[in-house]
Amino acid sequence: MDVDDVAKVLKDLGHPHRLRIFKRLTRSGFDGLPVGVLREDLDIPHSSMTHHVAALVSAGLIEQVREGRILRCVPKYGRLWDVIAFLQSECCVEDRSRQID
Amino acid sequence: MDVDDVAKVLKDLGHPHRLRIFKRLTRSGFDGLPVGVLREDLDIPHSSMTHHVAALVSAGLIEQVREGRILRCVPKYGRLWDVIAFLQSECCVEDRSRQID
DNA sequence: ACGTTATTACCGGTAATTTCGAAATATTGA
DNA sequence: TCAATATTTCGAAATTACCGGTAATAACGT
Repeated sequence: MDVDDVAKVLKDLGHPHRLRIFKRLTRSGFDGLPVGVLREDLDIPHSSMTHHVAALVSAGLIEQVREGRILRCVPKYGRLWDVIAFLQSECCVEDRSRQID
Repeated sequence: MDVDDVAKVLKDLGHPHRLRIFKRLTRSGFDGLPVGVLREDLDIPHSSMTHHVAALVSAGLIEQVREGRILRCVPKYGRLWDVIAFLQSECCVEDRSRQID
């Protein structure tokens, strides 16, 4: 991941609704949850929800799988791990001799 | 840090210029760098730079200390660590029995 | 006081985001 | 095919973000 990719993920995750959606999804497990459940849990109107979910999809943080008439949102843990790895390796002191503990 | 705090930090860091600024600062060490150096390194116009620096300050990611006529930007590593800690603890599977590896 | 350097404040224009009701689409079960 | 359910698209307003030129401020050296 390069700087621009990471910036995009951070931006898309950097919204209270979207962070809550992603948190709820990740905690729920590897199967994810339907849009409707998220919507009800977090009390976000239908159309707003769609936009936020779409943003998370475009950031690669979740994917959607259709099952009949419900669309399940599945969290992509690896995407977050990649971002965290970037931050840990690129946003720390370069000169380790001066690193605190 | 609660969800809203984290969302704000992510949002403010989620811009190519600002992520590059923060990366440059953190890598440079605990003393940080003057605005002018960042500006020249990253080739961002004066006034735009001010906006981005202000955003990072408001997110608590950096602080500025005046030294004569130059203003040094100092990265606040702890702020990023807090965000990473939040993501690692709140955006992972709750049921560890199903955690992969 | 004056010129120089470093940085910010102000401003206006443009673009993007957020919001959400209402209508539309897709899918299923009967 | 019809009604019910799940989700998205459309549309439109309000808000916020972004950008960068120019003017203002702050601090220094002489």
